[in-house]
Amino acid sequence: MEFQVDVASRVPIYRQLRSQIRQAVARARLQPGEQLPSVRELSSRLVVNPNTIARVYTELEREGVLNTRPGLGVFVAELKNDTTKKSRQQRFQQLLDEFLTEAVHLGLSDDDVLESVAKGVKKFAWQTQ
Amino acid sequence: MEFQVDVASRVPIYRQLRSQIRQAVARARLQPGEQLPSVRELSSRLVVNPNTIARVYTELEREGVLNTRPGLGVFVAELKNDTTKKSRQQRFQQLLDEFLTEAVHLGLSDDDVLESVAKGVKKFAWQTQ
Amino acid sequence: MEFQVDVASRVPIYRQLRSQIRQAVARARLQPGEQLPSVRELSSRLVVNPNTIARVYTELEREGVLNTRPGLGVFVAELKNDTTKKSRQQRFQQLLDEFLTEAVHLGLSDDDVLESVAKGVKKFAWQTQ
Amino acid sequence: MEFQVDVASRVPIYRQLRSQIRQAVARARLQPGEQLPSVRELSSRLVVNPNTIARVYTELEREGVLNTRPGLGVFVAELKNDTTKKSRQQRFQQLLDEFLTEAVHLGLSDDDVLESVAKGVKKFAWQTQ
DNA sequence: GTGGTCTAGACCACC
DNA sequence: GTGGTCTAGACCACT
Repeated sequence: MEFQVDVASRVPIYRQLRSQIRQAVARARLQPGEQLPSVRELSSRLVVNPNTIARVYTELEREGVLNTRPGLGVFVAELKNDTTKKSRQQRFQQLLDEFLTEAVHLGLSDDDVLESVAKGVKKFAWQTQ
Repeated sequence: MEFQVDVASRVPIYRQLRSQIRQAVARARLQPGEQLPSVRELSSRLVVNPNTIARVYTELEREGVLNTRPGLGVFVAELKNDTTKKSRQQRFQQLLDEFLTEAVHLGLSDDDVLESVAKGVKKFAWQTQ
Repeated sequence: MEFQVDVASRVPIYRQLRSQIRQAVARARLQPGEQLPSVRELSSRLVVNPNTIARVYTELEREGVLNTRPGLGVFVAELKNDTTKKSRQQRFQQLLDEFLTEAVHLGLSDDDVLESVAKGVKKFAWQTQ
Repeated sequence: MEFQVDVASRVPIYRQLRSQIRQAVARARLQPGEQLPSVRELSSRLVVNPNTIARVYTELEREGVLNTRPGLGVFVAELKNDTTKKSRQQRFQQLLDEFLTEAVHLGLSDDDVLESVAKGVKKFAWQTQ
């Protein structure tokens, strides 16, 4: 996996990395069980403070995206959902509203959005239910 | 318009309010030309410092969502886009990727997403092009 | 970099500082990537409230002139233009009209203006296109 | 003379009008001795508070651009410069620096600027010295 | 009445 | 250490 940090961005480095990993998992570029680079390696590769990398891994573990096996390394977890269906639906509705709000402000049409979503959806790895 | 702030949230108050107003405009609940509550009124209604409200209005003005006329009040602006098409498309692609990433992590299926977007799209006020 | 504020001026402090930084960048006295003084340092050096300095940096970031990296500091950004060519031309025409209007009222001749512009232009760092 | 106020603009109405009149004089669309509309007439034509119009005329009189002849009306003054040459040069240098700074940030080239100035200069009414 | 600016000082997030 | 957010309260500019 290639990771990139944009130091010029307003988004904190740890957030950039966190979302890149989340997105790689969602796109199945990182498969469950796959090992991630060590804190030390990624830190030197990206020229980023090791504490920052450690923070990313810790947060993603808390979110259930990664598993740390002490002495072995950090691995992609199986996708799972421990929160209730209701709270997940609420969260999704909120994300959808924010997404559509920005689309309107960017001057897109509803057809643009529907088309882009239909196209984008194919590149992600949806759970078989 | 009803506005709400959750002081317990980790999201800064000014951002909560900003999104609410952006969303109200995108949904046409706030119409171009319509006046918003004064800084002082909203500040006392929400029990939030006037500076914080003023900041929200200032930022939204800079984003082209509101117009403020000192001495008169704050009003909803006409929608317009000064940024280049290319940078808007880039921004939209980024938003779409983040949106779909979270949808995967929330355990939704592609059909869920397509359906929800198709439904959600109808409640927003798309620019006629 | 030397910065100066005139508290007696009717021009708000944050605007004085903002123009000075914009001009330093345009004259290449501040180079892309170069670090600016910290909010606290500049605030104590100029005897101005830290919030006021922070505001200057925040606005210039939004204008694309600076990049701030929380925890690291504030840096000069690469020059870039996100706005459409049309809106930039309109803006320039407006600036030109205002500039020439004032020149007439100051009693200059057209030759004075052309000569001064030709001379002044050399001291600025124009983008190579 | 046609005057226009843009209520959506961030620029205060009295400043918009003031610069329009200054520009009209500089372009010789308003000639010395020519009468301006009365406060009352302009106020009702532009749907602007009479106090605001009165303020514009008062300021322009103080700047030497207009003359009020009580009972008769407001007239365009002869162009004159009471400030010292040195202070006028300083002021012009400052305007020029600001103008060129913005031109750089708008992404223009030095040739663009020189060409536009050469073209723009022809439309203004320079004093014969 | 409206919003805009500035100060003082607190607390948090990031690296 | 860095910047970001928020409060409290003062004073000014605009209509």
